[in-house]
Parts: sequence; structure tokens; C-alpha cells
Amino acid sequence: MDSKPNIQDVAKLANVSIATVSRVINNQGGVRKATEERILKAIEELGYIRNAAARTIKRKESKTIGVIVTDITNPFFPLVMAGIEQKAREKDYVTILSSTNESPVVEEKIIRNFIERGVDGIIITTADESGDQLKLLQDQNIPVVAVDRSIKNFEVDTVLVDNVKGSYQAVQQLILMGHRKIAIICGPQNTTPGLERFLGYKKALEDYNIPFDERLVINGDFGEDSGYSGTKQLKELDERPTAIFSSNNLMTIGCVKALNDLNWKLGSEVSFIGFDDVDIATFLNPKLTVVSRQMNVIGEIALTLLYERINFKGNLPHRQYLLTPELIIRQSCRLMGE
Amino acid sequence: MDSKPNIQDVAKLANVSIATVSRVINNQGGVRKATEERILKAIEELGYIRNAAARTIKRKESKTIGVIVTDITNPFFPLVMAGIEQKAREKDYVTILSSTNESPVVEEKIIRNFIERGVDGIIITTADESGDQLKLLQDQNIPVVAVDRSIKNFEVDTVLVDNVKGSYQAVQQLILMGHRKIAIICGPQNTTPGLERFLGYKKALEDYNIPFDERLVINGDFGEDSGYSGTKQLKELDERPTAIFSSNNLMTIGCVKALNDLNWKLGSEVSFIGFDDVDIATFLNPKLTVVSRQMNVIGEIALTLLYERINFKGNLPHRQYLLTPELIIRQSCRLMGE
DNA sequence: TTGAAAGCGCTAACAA
DNA sequence: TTGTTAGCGCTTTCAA
Repeated sequence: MDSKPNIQDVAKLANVSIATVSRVINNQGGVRKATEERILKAIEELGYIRNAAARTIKRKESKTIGVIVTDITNPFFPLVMAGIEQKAREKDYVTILSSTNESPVVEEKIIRNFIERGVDGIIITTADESGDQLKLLQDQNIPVVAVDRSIKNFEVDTVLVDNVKGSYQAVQQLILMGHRKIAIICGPQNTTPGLERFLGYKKALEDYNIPFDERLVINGDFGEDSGYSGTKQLKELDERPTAIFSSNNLMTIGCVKALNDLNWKLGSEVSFIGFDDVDIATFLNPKLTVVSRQMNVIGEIALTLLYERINFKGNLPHRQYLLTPELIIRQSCRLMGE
Repeated sequence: MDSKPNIQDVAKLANVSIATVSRVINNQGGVRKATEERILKAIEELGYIRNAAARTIKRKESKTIGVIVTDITNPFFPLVMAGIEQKAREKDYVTILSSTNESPVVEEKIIRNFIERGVDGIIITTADESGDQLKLLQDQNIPVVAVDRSIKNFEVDTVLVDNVKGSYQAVQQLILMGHRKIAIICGPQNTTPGLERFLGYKKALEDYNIPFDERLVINGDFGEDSGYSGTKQLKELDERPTAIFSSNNLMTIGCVKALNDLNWKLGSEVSFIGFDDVDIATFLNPKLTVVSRQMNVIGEIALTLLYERINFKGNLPHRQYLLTPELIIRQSCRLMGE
């Protein structure tokens, strides 16, 4: 075949008008059986596939959802993405995925690009929670669902996890087991998860009247390296913590690596809980206790919300889903005094 | 703003023709400085963003690359994807990602959809190595780069890993350490990686005159569960293997889990090497020896090949990249007789 | 049940 | 340096 056949070519071959062909490829009915068959045959013969760009231009919808994540190599996102994709496919949407590497500049570029492409909606874990870059989308009336991180300056549908509760539960567990010197490896405090997980930690300490100790707070950046160096820092303290709470999966990995390298015995010498389950959790000895959440469900909900907003543009209220994470108790915490 | 402004609106506001606006947004030059500024101001004011669909239709290119993988939750793919995305962004392309879950039916749907959307090229890890579904792409003159799995019935550029050599090295290492009863957990034999890794295993045995034993060959499907059950099966053998070679990352995880559950001591009782590095490799005790490859490089090469083919449509020869994997020796193999 | 024709937003050839 | 205009491939109204 030389170049792509178009609706004209099909019409010519089937000896009908392009309008009739259009009716057939869109299943609009009102076409005589025989005619339809002739058209279908022509389509088959030519290998005709309709051009989405032309259709988008007329219909003013692209059946495309843009997804923006901060770091595609963080296992959290592919899992969320799988949930999004599955629901999207069910509803006949296709997803475009881009990763910002936490850069607001890249994020804005991606957003512009998505707008150019006429996405019908966007699911975003933003690198800039102010949300100023979303103004563009608002101007163009493109619905947005924020996942994992909330947006300050705009009201959008959100799917969040109750981070405060999650980390509260974790720290509470540690406290109930007798720990008082509990360290936390924080994520960036300008992100929802980073901040909230820290707040949950503080709240638990307060509720149980445990004095807050600055030295036990490590500022990480959600990357593996910061988990590693943070743990090293804790080991060097005069008064070492007896337990560590890590604010995310990658830092958990860094932390466990450091524990290993420093010969700081997980479980016996230092108890541990991490936010988000990780592959390695059940391989370690002892197995890691973690705060877990269902990533694919997050993705599914996000897509569902977005779908509703795209297709019932009326006056839906803004919805905030708050999923409750679950503490999965394994073996990385020891009762103090044991 | 009510609805999206178009090039007309900009032209009107700036008091020029749409042609001049087009020149400016495409940086074609030949526009008086003052005029350009007026147009830029109008664009700014209206929040105009150009419509990619309309442009695609005229230009007959979408600046979009379709990427098809078999399982987005397999950590291998996000890593490859990161390499693809980075290079794509450099060259001003955007990627669309879809996952087939190993289903040829889904794969064909995705391909059709990508064609509809006018992708300029496709990078694919196919679920159907016959490649028959790629006929569609060939008909439409859309370049394809196959990654990780080759295509039988069409000549396309490929980026593969020398699986035979990789698994040969692994098995050879085991042999040199004195093992003779070496089991393999295979991937599907109708996939390139599945088959080739098995062939490397056989070749190593042959070269060292070790008799091939059917019972030590487990048929897995590259999924975690099959690694788990395969390992169980091996444990139940009258003559247990002294070493296991696992053909991919997910099966490695399943295998290690099983080892743990069965209390079959990794390292001491059974040596182990896996194809592809995994997160857990360095956490386990002993640390896992693995065959490793640079995923992001695979992605980068794939995109580069595709880019060349899209943009120099002349008569490029078909290229086959074969990356050599590396054996990373850690501690999961014991010298026999120690 | 079918067809003619307008027009979506843009690019590019041609004219001025 | 700028403008006019013909389409790109499609959907959709209106008429037949």
C-alpha cells in the first residue's frame, strides 16, 4: 500500500458518499445492510483506519487522558498507572504518560504539550503543589484529578491517602511496643505526603506524651540515597533511636541498605516501619512492617472521577477521596525490654 | 476564558492574518519584529495554545511515539521507558504508553489505536513474535523498533540483549564452581528471551559435558507465581539440584520466596543466579548473583533507532543492536565441596 | 436511506 | 513582509 487510505478512498471503492462511510465507521445506523457490507468490504480491502486527528478536530474531544507523574521509576506509579489504564481501556480512552522528575518546569511543558494534543482530562501527581501551572488547564476547561498530592490554589478532584493516619498508626504501633526514641526520615515538606506523614508522626508523639526531639527528624527527599544517608546520620547520634519510621518506599530501601552496611541490626537493635510496601519487605529477615495502600485502586478511582467530570460536565461537586492505608504488621518491630 | 482560542482569534486581536500568526508560532521568520511582538502579546493575552490535531492533519506527522510493553508493572519496563522518554523529550517527541498484559488481541487493538492517532513510530515488546499484527504498521509505512523480543515475519530494527550469552555466563559460572545438577526456571519458549536463555543454559551444559536432565527444567511464564511453584517442584525432586538459574526478575522473586518458605537455604544448600537484577538482590543474605543489563540504555537506543528511521526515511539498513549483559557476582553461589 | 456541502484549526503555496 | 486561499480527513446538518 502506498500511503494511508482515507474516507474518500473507501467511499469511492464502495460507491457511496463519504457521509455514508462515516455513518458506518461510527455505528450510527440508518444505513442499508447491503450498503454497509459493501463499505465494510472496502474498508477491509484498503486497510483503512480512521484518522483520530481529523476526528478530534471536529468532535473537540480526543478520547485521550494525560497522566503526569513525578518519577516513573518509582514502583508506586506503574502500579497506579496499571489501575488507570485498565479503567481507561474499559471506557475507550487512551492514556499518555509523562514523567516530570519532580521539575515544575518540565511539568509545565508537559501540560502545554498535553493541551496541544487536546487531552480530554489530566491525572496528575504534581511537582508543584501551588497548582499555578494548572491555571492553563482551568482556562481551557480541561478537568484535572490530583493524585497523591493535593493542589493548593485550585479546587480539583483529588484521590489522596490519609497520610496522617497512616504514619500515626505506624508510630503509635512503635510507641505501644515501648519505643520512645523514634526517628523519622521525612520526605520534602512542601509535598502533601512529605508533610502529612511528618504530621502524623508528631501527632502520635503528642498523644502519647513523648517529647519531640529535633535530632530524630531527618530531612529526606523521597529518594533512595537520602534514606541511606539519613540512616547513617541517625547511627552517629549520641542517643540513637530505637526505632525508625521511613516516609516512603525508596527511602525505606536506602535505609535498609544502610542498616545492613552499618551492621545496625534490623529488628533487634532498631525497629522499623516504612510507608508503602516494597518488594523487599517480605524478603528481609525480619520482614518489614509497613503502611500499605492499594495503588491500583488509587488509579482506578482517579480515572473514574476524571471520566465523570469529562462526561457529565454539569455541576459535579469537587470530590476528595481519602483512602485509608493499612498497617501490615510483620516482624521488624520488637517489644522494648524484650 | 470561555472556550479555547484559535489562530483566528489571535490574528484578529493582533490585527494580522492567520498566516502571519502561523509563521510566528512556528518560528519560520520573515515577520517584522513589531508584528511578531504584537502577535506574541495577543497569544499571551488569550492564552492561546496551538492545536496539535489540526497540525497533525496538515503535516502528516504527530511527533508522537507509541510504546507497547507487555506488563507495565514489571520493573524492567519503567526503566526502559525512562530511557525512551528522556531521548524522546530531547527530540521533541511525546510518548504514548500502553500495556498488553501479554495478550496479542489487546496488542492488536493498541496498534490500531496508535495508528488512528497517527503515531510517527512504534517501539514494541511484542506479545506475539510472529509479528503478523505488525503488517498493519508496515502497510501504513510506520516504522517499528522491536525491543527485548524479536519479530519473525518482518524485518524491523531491534534492540535485543544477548540472552544466550547472558545465561551461558551464568550457568558457566555455576559449573566452574563445581555444580553439575543445575536447574533452570524457563520463561515461555515462544518468546525470544524465554527461548534464548534456555539455549544458553543448554549450550553451557554441552560445552562442559554435563548431561542434560529434563527434570531440572521448569516451565515458567515469567510471572512471580511460576517462579514460586517451579522452585517447589524442584525441592520435591529425588535428586535435588544444587543450583538454580532463573530466567527473569519476577520469577527470581518467586523463587526466592519459595526458598524461604521451604527453608531451602539460599547459598549454602542451593546456589542461585537470576537473569536481570532485582531490587531485592542486595538485601538478601547472601546477596544474589545476577545477569544484569542497562535498561535505560536499551530505551535510549530504541528511541534513537526509531528517530533515525522516522526522519531519514531513505534506505537505512535494518539494524540489530545486541547488548551484552553482565554477570554481577555476589554471594548466592557456593563452591561445591566447600 | 443516502448525498452534498460546510467547516473544525491549521499549514503552506502563491500572490501582492 | 504580509495576506488569501486551498485543502488535510473527518463529522454533521440539511436536503433529497
